[in-house]
Amino acid sequence: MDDDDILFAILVSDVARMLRTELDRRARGQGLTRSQWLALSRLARFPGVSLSELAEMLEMEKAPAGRLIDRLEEGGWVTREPDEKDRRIKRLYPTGEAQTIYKKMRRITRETMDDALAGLSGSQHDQACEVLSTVKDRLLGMTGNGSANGLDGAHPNGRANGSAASQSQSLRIGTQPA
Amino acid sequence: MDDDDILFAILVSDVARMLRTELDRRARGQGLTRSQWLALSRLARFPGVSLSELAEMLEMEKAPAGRLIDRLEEGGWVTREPDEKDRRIKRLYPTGEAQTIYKKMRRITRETMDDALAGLSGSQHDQACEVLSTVKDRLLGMTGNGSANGLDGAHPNGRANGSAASQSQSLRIGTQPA
DNA sequence: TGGTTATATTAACCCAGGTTACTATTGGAT
DNA sequence: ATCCAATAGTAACCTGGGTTAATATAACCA
Repeated sequence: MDDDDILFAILVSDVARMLRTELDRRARGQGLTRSQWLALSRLARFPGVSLSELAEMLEMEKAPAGRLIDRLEEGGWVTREPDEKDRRIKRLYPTGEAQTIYKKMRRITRETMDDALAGLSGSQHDQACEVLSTVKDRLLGMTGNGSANGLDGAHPNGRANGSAASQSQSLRIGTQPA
Repeated sequence: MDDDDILFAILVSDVARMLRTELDRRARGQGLTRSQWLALSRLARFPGVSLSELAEMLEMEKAPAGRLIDRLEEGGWVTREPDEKDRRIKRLYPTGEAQTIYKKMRRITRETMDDALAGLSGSQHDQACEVLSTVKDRLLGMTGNGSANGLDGAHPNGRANGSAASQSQSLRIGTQPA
């Protein structure tokens, strides 16, 4: 039977959900969820980005990113400031508290992942990351082109437009600003 | 640096989200989302289960499962019928249309996964599934213990709730009822 | 029997995502 | 200079999750 692919989908989905839930559970009381922390970690390294730029970094749509910023702003971790040149743009800056909460969340995340990934060998871990990266790039190629319809003929060969580009941009969080 | 664990988390989360989005995108028009289809696939094989039982099969909380059923009921794919003995329980049955839409969704899912996982060798695929299973079981052990109940008496022996038990119950979707 | 406890379901709130549509603004083309 | 297209952001709707609380019913025990 060829159900293995579906099994893969379910496993990825389950692990992602459980990881998120566990992470949010442990971080409860800190005032930040995992997604908020991820957004903040980008702002910590790229202060002054626009909402659209942030959304692209997070590889999500602008509207959800905007709501994420709404909540971060309510919590006092982010400020929106208008751009002088282009009055459409509002630039995002992390506040002072952002730095400290950011480090705390980072510690919680690392502890949680240490627990969750205990029992995995180094090579298992690396191979899994490699596989996930490969799949992610393929998915980037699929959704990225798509839009309304299949036409556009953009991807003559196999690996379409996704590929390695996305990685260097979005996966490299975690390394402190300085 | 030890950020690899965090990278793993981000990768899993990204892949899961993109997979869900792409799957829902392809299934649009069919009237069923991926989650709804997963729930329906359980009901197809276990007609008459209660909401609590379904939630446990799906490894999610009862309240979200109830809302899932709400939407399936609105769509005419599921009926709630009261239990004769225990008036607290409402038993869930798939309707006639459920069977056909179920097969269609299954085909879409398989095609999508074939596309997403193209480029993976068989061993890569298998190893990734194994790693994900390991992580999932660890997460089950973390979240599962704390909460309301481990009881239900389903697993008399030692291997607790994590481990292989969860797999045979929840991962084995896809194989047709008969 | 009556009272307490446990379970099944639902409701009401939260956050995370997506899609579509709308406004304001910019910038380019004519 | 003007008009039109593209962009930035937001709002309003959807599904999918979780948590907490409330309600109805069972079950158990004194």
